[in-house]
Amino acid sequence: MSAVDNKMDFDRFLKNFKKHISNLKLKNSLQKDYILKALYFEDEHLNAEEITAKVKNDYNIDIGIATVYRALKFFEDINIITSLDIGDGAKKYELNLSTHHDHMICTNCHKIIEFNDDFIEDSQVRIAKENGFLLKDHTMIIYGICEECQ
Amino acid sequence: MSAVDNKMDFDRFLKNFKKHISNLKLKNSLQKDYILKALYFEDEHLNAEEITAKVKNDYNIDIGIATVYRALKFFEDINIITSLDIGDGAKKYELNLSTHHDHMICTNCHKIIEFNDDFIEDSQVRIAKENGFLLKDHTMIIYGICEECQ
DNA sequence: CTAGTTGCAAATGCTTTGCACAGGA
DNA sequence: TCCTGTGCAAAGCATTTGCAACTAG
Repeated sequence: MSAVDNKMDFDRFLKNFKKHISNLKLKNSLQKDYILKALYFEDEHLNAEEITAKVKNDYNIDIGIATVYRALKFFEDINIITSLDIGDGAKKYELNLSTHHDHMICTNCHKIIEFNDDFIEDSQVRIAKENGFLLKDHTMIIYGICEECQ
Repeated sequence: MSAVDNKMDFDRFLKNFKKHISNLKLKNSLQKDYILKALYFEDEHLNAEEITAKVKNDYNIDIGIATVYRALKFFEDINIITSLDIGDGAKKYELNLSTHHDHMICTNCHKIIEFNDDFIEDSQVRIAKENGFLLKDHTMIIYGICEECQ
C-alpha cells in the first residue's frame, strides 16, 4: 500500500471516528486525533509511553502521558482499540481495524505475530455455549520461539 | 474428596516438590512450603497479597509479601505454578496440578471457570507450526457473562 | 561454612487522579 | 457559554530491590 493510499485511508478512518463520537454525543480533541494517527501508522503495538513520544516528536503536538492514558481508556470503552498485555510491563494498544485476531509472541525477541484462525473462533463459541456463558470476547496468546531466534 | 485424602495428597505433592528442588540443587524454605499449601488448599486463584494473608493468618507463619513475590517467581521458573492476569490489578497464581487448561471469566462477577479443549490445544500446535514458531505455551481467556449473572 | 533466603522498608514502574486552565460543541 | 479535555505534578498500586540478619544444605 502506498503512502498516499495510506493517508487517504487514515483520513477516511478519522472521519468515521469523528462521526462516531459525534453520534455518541462525546467530545473529540486534537490530541485524540494524533493518538489515533500514531496507532494507525505504526505497525508495532505501542504502549502509552511510546504513543506519547511519537505524538510529541513526530507530529510536534504538546501532549502529556496522562492524556494518552485517558484517551486510550476512552477508545477502549467505545471499542475502537484493544489493549494487549504480553507481560513485559506496560500494556500495548492496537486499533480495531480488521476482524478479530490473536497473537503469537516470541519469548526471545518479543516480536508479535498476529493470526486469525477459524477453528479458534469456532471453539470459543462452542466452549462458551457448553458452559452457559454469554460470549463477549476472547484473547489468545501463543508463546514460542520465532524462526530467526531458533 | 475427603479432607484426609486431601491432606495425604498434599503431603505427597510436597514431598515430590522437595525432591524436585533437591535434584535441581536449589534451596527450600518453610515459607515456600506454606505458600504451596495455600495454593493447594485454596480453590480460588490467589494473588500475592491473598497468599501472604492466608499464610500469616491461617497457618501463623511469619512472612513478608516480598518473600511471596520472590517465591512465586521461583515457582514459575521451575514450572510448578502458572500466573494468570485477568486484567483486574494483581496477577493471580495457581498450581500446575493437572494438565494444561484455559480460563473463562465472567465480566460481571469475575468468576473464573477452567476448561480444557482438545481443539484449542491442537490449533495452537498447528498455528505455531504454520508460522515457524517453536511452541512453548499458550494462554486463552474467554470473556462472557456466566449463567447466574445473565 | 556459605550461598541462597528472609522481613522490612525504600525504590521502582505503570497508571490514575486532583486541580487550574484551555478548548470543543 | 458550559462542560469536558488537557498538562502537570502528586498519588496510588503492584511488584522489585537493597540490606543486614538468618538458615538450609
